[in-house]
Amino acid sequence: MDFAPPKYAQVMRTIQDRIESGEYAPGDMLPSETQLVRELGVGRTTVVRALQTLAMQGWIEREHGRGSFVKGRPQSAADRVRPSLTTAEHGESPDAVLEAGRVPAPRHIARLLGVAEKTPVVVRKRLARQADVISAVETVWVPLEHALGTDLDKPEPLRRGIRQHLQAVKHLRFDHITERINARPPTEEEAELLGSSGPLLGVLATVHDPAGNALMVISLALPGSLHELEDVFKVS
Amino acid sequence: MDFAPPKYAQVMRTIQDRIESGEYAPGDMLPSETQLVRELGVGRTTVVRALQTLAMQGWIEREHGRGSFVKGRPQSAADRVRPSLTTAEHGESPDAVLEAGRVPAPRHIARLLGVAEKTPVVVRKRLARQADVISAVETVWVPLEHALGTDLDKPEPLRRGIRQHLQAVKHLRFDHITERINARPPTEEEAELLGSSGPLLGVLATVHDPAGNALMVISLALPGSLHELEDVFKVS
DNA sequence: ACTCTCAACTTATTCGGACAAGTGGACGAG
DNA sequence: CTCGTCCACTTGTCCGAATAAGTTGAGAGT
Repeated sequence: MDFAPPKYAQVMRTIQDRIESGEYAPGDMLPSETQLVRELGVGRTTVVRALQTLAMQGWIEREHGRGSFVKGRPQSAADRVRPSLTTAEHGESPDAVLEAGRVPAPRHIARLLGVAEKTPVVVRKRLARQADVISAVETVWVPLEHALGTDLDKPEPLRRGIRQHLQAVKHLRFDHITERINARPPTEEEAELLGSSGPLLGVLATVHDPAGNALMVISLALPGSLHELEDVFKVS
Repeated sequence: MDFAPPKYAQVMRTIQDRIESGEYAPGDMLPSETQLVRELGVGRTTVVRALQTLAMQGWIEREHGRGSFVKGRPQSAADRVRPSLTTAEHGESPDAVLEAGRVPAPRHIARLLGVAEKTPVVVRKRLARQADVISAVETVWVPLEHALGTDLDKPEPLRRGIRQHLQAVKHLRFDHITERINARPPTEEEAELLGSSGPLLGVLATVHDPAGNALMVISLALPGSLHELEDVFKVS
């Protein structure tokens, strides 16, 4: 029952490990395909496949007639902090949950969920803390069809987090998230909860399943003085 | 002198075109590899390479033993509006430039540029407009070593934009941008220029060349009431 | 009706061979 | 010294063959 990865994947792993260990430094030229064939004992097509995939992923750069050159561990969008995903995945502490139950969907939430305004939906509101300082107000809205049978409308904390809970109870899978960010003043309620009336980073995110349906909307109020979102992107 | 793309790229193009035209709809099963070999008159390895690449790019999903299935045009991080890159690429209108010259680098800018505080740098400040409404204050900071010989420190508008100007005059290439976003109140100057004192989306971006050096820092003041940044990301 | 087997179909991987095309350096001729 | 040619090296593309492995449906047997 031994699982051996495909050879091309092993070649990729070998090269990635050498890049990360510093054996191959950014700017260095890799051994040629012919050398790798001999060293690793595989066919040339296998080596080429590994190298092409590494190039597509951004680890290396291949130049026709010259060789393959190390770029380094690629910058990845996945490296960016995604506040809405963090909210969905974070386990809840015993005193975090402020509100859990059914409410009529406000217009902007209904639109994102693809339901009619005032349709009953489940809402779950909680406070996030960092070092005992209240750092954010997080609100999650879930259509009834997805919330029925779960504990989302109950005030008991979900220790494993909302995403895991939905996966375990209803086999719901997250595929992609559409996130919108703006700057706004806090509502009166938010200012009271946060103990501050300075500008907020407002995050409104829609979580979609693989078929594109909206599973939930996550709304975050992040005090501008406590939060900064960082992103790195390539320019072609 | 006719340029024919490689066959695997032509196969990719054919399939992408059929997906975008709706001939292959999301969820549909593609013709099998063997059928594509016959239809397109190429070798199986060529078809496989095209399909594998489309799968890696997110256009299709391949299931062992079952077939290849259409997902659709992939959501791409490149689809997200990048305000700092837009600033660098946008041509300047005749009355946009507010300030152009040399100043000592403030501490937070010096740090991002990797120079000592108060080192002379070139600053270029301008107003962005949408439908004749002032929509943003944009400030660009460039180390002298990169600005010398350019027109960045002159008030005449750069019609082709800053990025193209630096590429043409100094052969500087953009590789990646680190972008930080927060929410803050405007400075007095910003409030006056923008005609509003509501919360701002503050964007601070560092543009890097392929070797990782900082080419410039772009600072944007975007009124929260006029701007919303949207992003779509995959969740695994 | 249900279950199991097999055949036809599908993708996954690997290999080797061949030709095309680009790079860089060495060597020889002018 | 300069320039052109050639050679050794490099990656780029394409093909066919083979084996492995997964899926599905039809047919036969219980």
